[in-house]
Order: sequence, then C-alpha cells, then structure tokens
Amino acid sequence: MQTLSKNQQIVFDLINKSTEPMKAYSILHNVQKKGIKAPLQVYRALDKLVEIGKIHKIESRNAFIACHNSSCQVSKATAFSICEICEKVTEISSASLSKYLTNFKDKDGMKYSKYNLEFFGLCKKCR
Amino acid sequence: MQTLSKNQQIVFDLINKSTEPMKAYSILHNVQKKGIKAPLQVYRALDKLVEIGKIHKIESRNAFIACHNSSCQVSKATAFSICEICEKVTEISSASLSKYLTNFKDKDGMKYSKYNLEFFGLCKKCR
DNA sequence: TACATAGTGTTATATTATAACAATTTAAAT
DNA sequence: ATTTAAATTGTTATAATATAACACTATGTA
Ligand SMILES: [Zn+2]
Ligand SMILES: [Zn+2]
Ligand SMILES: [Zn+2]
Ligand SMILES: [Zn+2]
Repeated sequence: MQTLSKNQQIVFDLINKSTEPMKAYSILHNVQKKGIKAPLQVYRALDKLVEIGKIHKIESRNAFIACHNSSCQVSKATAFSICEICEKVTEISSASLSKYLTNFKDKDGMKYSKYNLEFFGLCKKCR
Repeated sequence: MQTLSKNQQIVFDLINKSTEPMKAYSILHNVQKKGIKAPLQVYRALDKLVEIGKIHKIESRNAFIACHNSSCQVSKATAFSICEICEKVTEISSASLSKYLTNFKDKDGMKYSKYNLEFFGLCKKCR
C-alpha cells in the first residue's frame, strides 16, 4: 500500500468518489482548481494509478474507474460489466471466473500473465 | 453473407491480408491509392465491418484484425491473445471458453449479450 | 416510379494521448 | 550530511484517434 504523490492523490480522489467511469479530459476539468493544468499531468497520474491497481481503464470506453476489489491490486485480472444504455460500469468480482481465466490455456498450451474482460448488456434499471 | 460496398471491400481486403492488426490511419495511408482520401471514409467502413463481424477491434490497441473464426460473425463473443513484446494478436477460438463466458452470470444473475476478452503475455517467439 | 435505406465525398473539428525538455522532490546509499 | 538515483512535476507543443455536419449518389424494393 504505497503512498500516492500529490497529483496521483488528487486524480485518485476524484475517480474514487465518482459513481461512473471518468474520462481523462473530464478529470482534467475537474482538477484544474487543484492546480493540475495540463493533460500530461493527468495521464501520468492515471498511468501510475493503473500500474499499481488503484484504478482500471475501461478500454472500450477510454475511461477510468477506481478498483473496489481488494484482490486485484495489480490490475492483472480484470472483468467488468457495461450497460450499453446508461453506460454504468461495474467491476465483476467472481472467484470462479477469475480462476477459470487465470488458468486458461490456449491451443498451444500457452498461459497468459494478464487479462481484461468486458461484458456488455443491459443493467437492471435499463432492462 | 452480405456483399460489401466499394469502400468496405477495399478496407477489408487490406486488413484481411495483413499479418498484424492495423490502425485506422495506417489503413488510410494504404488505401489512398484506391481513392479513399479521408479518415471518415475509413472509419465508416471499419464501423460496418465490425458490425457485421468481418473484422474485430482490438480495444487495448485501437487496431483492427480480420475475423478468421466462422463462428463469430457478429462479433458478440470475442477473445484474443496479445503478445506484449511483438504485439502479435491472435483470435482465440475455444469452444469451452466461449461456452463458459456466454453462460456466465454475475452475482445478480445477470446474463450478458456480448463480451470481449483480451489476454496478454508473451508469444512463443518472444519467450 | 416513388420511396426508404445505405453508402459516399468533403471540410472541419473534437477527443484522446504522447514527445521533449527542464526543474524539483523524494528516498536511499555512502 | 552529502551524494546519487529514481520518481515526480511543470510546461509547451504536437501526434494519434475519432466524430459532426452537410450535400449528394447509389441501391433495393414496394
Ligand atoms: Zn479491481
Ligand atoms: Zn443501464
Ligand atoms: Zn472472430
Ligand atoms: Zn511476441
């Protein structure tokens, strides 16, 4: 549990209190009052936060959410559900799913060191 | 097996004969001799080709590959392996994997209509 | 033919992300 | 305490990815 730098903390706090995935330039607009002025300052913080597993990038949306799953602190095995109407994103925490994927081997017997899975559908509210 | 429009065919032919995922602007550069001049012409063809399952987007790379898997013609259930060194991408075609994921239900019993899975690791050559 | 749908061409612009360089802070190592 | 390396910051500029808006053309079909 390393300590975050100033910019990392500012960016993390914002994402962490957001109820929806945040995009980089939306983050930028929201932290300008805290002294972060340039995209690169945001992207550097995001890179680090992803690297240490405090946040995840939702690749299909170019957006970021805080990790609330204590077991994936290095972002090596991530799964999300995404509502195609309201864009609500939830991190999936399923032991059987992660076990299945972590142990998955392809035709050539190759095992992978990392995966990212995104499920799409309609959330409860939107159904 | 619907017939492709002129631009869709040009873009598909290029991607289909490529041995690696292609990015939109690289596609653009390669089809300019065929009369496609603007990014939007490429993106429109890409959108349609993805929609009908002739190609897939590798979300983590913003790149596109042709589908060689006859069973996923609508791009609703895709899985790829990505080498983090040489960037080689292979579409995974595993009946047990697709069965597992297609039937996966989350905590709330929700089933999803679509998924995309990206595995990362080192390919044979790079190990 | 008349109509609807899909596709095209074009210009401009929006969005997402990185390069390059200089300075500063932090944490060890001597 | 001083040196050193690593990480972080600040800044400007620019690259890379993607869409908006509008006018027009082709295609299928009732
Ligand atoms: Zn997580
Ligand atoms: Zn929803
Ligand atoms: Zn496929
Ligand atoms: Zn490789």
